[in-house]
Amino acid sequence: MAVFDSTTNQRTACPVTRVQQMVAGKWKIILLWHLTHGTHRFHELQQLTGISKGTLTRQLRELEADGLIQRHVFGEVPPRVEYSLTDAGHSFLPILDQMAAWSEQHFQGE
Amino acid sequence: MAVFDSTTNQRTACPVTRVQQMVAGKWKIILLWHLTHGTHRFHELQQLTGISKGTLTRQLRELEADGLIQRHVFGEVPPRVEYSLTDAGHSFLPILDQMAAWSEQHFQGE
DNA sequence: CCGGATCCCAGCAGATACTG
DNA sequence: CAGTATCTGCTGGGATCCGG
Repeated sequence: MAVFDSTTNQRTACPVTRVQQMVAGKWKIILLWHLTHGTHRFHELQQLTGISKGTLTRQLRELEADGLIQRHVFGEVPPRVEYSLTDAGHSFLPILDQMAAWSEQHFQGE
Repeated sequence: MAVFDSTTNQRTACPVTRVQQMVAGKWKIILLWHLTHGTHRFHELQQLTGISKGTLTRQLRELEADGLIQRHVFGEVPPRVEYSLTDAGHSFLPILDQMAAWSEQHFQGE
């Protein structure tokens, strides 16, 4: 893959690719979107999206690993875990906005 | 925008989802990126990206179906097919730019 | 030789049951 | 409540063949 970057190359498609991969999960973007409205608990996100627990956990962990969201664990019973955007996550929002705007224009009339 | 549909797990959280789906393919974004530099032939895109033929065909067809690129077939031998961005495709570029910019910031220091 | 169709397999998402 | 473990099915990318 990596577009040949031998000697001559234009800066390759790469930076964008990273983002693509970060956001590649089926639910990543929706989760980010929901978190723009503020902190959410695990169960809330599950309700909002309808994702199964296993998948939700996986997606959240990946977003966390990519540094887009934070996971606050309140180490008590009953368990309570809240998810929120990191600074990096917030800095990503304009992209979501732009995507939303583009989408509405592109799909207007459907 | 209907946020969720309680009965089924169908959520249409936002227009962003549409974009996510449009761009979900592993190579979609890279292909768009390459096409920003101008029209390209099938084989050129293959060289640039290293994608296998089958996959390349599929991704290009999907982009075409989504109205982002155009496919010009020169019905002769040897075969010649050129791909270029549509207007919609061009209107999508700012998003790519923003993603690239964000990416470089986010990953700086690696 | 160029572009595409077909088949095959990895990887990811969904469902369910279990744990602290 | 918020996970983890596991099994299964499907999507979709890669390698291989096909038509001109």
